[in-house]
Amino acid sequence: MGDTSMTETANYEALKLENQLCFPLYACARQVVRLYTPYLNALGITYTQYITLMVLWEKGDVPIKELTKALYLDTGTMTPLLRKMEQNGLITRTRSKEDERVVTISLTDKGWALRDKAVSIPSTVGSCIDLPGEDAHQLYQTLYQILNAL
Amino acid sequence: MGDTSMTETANYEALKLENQLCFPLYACARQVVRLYTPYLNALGITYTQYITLMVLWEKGDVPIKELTKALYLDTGTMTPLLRKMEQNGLITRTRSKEDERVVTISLTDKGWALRDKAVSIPSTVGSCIDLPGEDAHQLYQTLYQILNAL
DNA sequence: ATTATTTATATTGTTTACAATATAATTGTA
DNA sequence: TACAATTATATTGTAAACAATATAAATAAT
Repeated sequence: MGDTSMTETANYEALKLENQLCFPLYACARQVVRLYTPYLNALGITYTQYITLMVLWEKGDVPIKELTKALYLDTGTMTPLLRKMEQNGLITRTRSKEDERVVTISLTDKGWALRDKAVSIPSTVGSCIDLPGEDAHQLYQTLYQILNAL
Repeated sequence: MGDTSMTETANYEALKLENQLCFPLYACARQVVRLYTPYLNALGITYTQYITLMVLWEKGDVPIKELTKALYLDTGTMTPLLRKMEQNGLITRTRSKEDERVVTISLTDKGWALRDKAVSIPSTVGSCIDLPGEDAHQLYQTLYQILNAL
């Protein structure tokens, strides 16, 4: 009998940590983000500030709403994050004339200057993750497939 | 010339959000964890409490050290988490007689009882993630490959 | 035009997450 | 035996992350 006997014991296999997909996803994401920390600390920024800067470096002036969509974050996270970045002189906030609800985020000179210091980080950290290019590509595709479906 | 002219403009392609592997990993992990929230709220627990319970349901009495290793969390996260779970009557803490430094976590009856209510959660949430089994398996393998290498 | 609804941002409250440090027990070593 | 180094847990401080709610501007509906 063993596993096939369900009369007295429920099958709790599904509750084992090793049978979860969510757990390695959660744990791996945290560990990988942690790899960035020393390099980002050297620039005086956090990981969340880093990805916010990525959007701004690429797109220039961006309304908060667009930042929250690009980063999958809500205003409860973005507002204090942007306040901090403003205090640190990386960004400015400008309320839109056409629509007074909209606040547009712009980079200061200091914020733009960080770009040159950050440009080497992706390859530096990437080389710490020993993953064949083929697997990395597959991982990228699968993650976005999940993200887009949710 | 275009992209090949590097005399005046640095190549910032590496800093685009869409060229990161860490970002979809980070975003996807958060979104997937968020899928669990309503089901876990119904049991009065959080995601981190849920994965802690998974270890306890499977292994029984577990020293805090083993929990931190299994979950890739440090004591700064575990201590308040376990305090909360103790307050909620899910676990007890027992200081070891052989080694007074060690605190072993055990499930209360209430903690054990949650198991039956949680057993359907993995399949319920899993079915919300529309991912072919082959891709899921590949994703699982790759995530653990990264985790083990770090 | 007034009221209702939607939209963009902000606030509040709770729970992670983690670096850095502290404490106390155990083990190793001179 | 002392004393240093290690180990297990706890504490402190900071920054996310997010649900729920609030506010105020813009748009839609009556």
